[in-house]
Amino acid sequence: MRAGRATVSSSQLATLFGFTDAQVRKDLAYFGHFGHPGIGYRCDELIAEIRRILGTDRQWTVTMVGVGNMGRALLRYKGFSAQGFRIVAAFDRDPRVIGSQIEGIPVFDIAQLGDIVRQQHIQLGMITVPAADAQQAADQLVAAGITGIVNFAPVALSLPEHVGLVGVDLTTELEQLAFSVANRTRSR
Amino acid sequence: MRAGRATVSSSQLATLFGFTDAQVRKDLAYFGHFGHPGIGYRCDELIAEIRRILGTDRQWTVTMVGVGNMGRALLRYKGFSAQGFRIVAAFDRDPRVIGSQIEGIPVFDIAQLGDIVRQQHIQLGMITVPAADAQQAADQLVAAGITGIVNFAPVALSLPEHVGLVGVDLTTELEQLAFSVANRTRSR
DNA sequence: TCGTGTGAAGTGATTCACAGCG
DNA sequence: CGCTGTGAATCACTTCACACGA
Repeated sequence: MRAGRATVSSSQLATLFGFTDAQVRKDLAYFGHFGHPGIGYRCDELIAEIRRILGTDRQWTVTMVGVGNMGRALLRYKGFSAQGFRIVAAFDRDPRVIGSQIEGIPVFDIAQLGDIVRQQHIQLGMITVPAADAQQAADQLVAAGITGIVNFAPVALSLPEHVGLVGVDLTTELEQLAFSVANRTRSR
Repeated sequence: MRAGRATVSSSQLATLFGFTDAQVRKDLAYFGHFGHPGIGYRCDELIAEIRRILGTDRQWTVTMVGVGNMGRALLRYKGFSAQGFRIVAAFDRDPRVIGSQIEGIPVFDIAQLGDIVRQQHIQLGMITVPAADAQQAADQLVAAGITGIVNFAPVALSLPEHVGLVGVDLTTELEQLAFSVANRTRSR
């Protein structure tokens, strides 16, 4: 299974990711017929299709609400832009950071959130404010017309149905690990 | 459903978390019979049982490998200790941070990882090194006898079966969101 | 021949519905 | 009565196995 090959079969992908070959074929076939019988999947085609499916073939404009420790760490993380996520603005309520730039990303007063999100056509928001402020931040993003939110605050947000939501709770991740260790079951 | 109440029923929990009442009962009954017919679940009992199930009734000793932006942000996050996760040591290869303390947590040379993990009986590890170094860091943790790893590096680690693994890939979270927005399906 | 895509069969999870207890 | 715990029924997902195309 050397690098640089032109095609890959469902069973090779299955071995690589720990699924079954039938599972790989079913999942891919669900999104369209881009396998080649007798050949497998052409790698360049497959990558392009997966990027299309995930939506990472387009550019997404993103904002960060909250530039505390976590927010700043994420702004400095270079991995987002590689997948087409462009962070164009950040917000905070602390006057000491408002007006500054972090990694070239301007930090605005959270009071201007609605205006700037609309002006810059920002589509996705990441919330890294304290738990107590997270719902309010989410409401402001939704009111400004955002279509999806990644929430890093350790609290469950309630959002209208039409807004996408992914939650990342770091304490929960550790709890999952403690659970899987304490009960010796694998989650992977 | 006011705060301070003594008991809670499966249907109340179901409404709160978006499950069905039967689901809540099946899941809880799986771990033991601590519901009271006609009454519901006593809140203090339920909390104690869940903490026992998750393993958060004990103290876990944790280490952080990598104190770049992400590692430092996580070390400064106060939420871990509340759930019984005590970060007792951090490691890096950069001489400029070795010997310093972050939030009272000493940063050691990664070469000392094995010795210190064994000395301090560290149980869980969090990896925030660059993707290229993550597998090596994981191998060192495993060799030192760690029982579980939270991996923040954007790479799939291969570990022996007996070591617990939870992965948090921030780019993947954004991709999930982009997918759920692009396809208008909710994941929650 | 090799390997996809897909109905059919099998397996696991969710929901229903109710006996039994406080 | 109210509500749990749990078999039975239902539903969804996974695996099997094979027709067909390259």
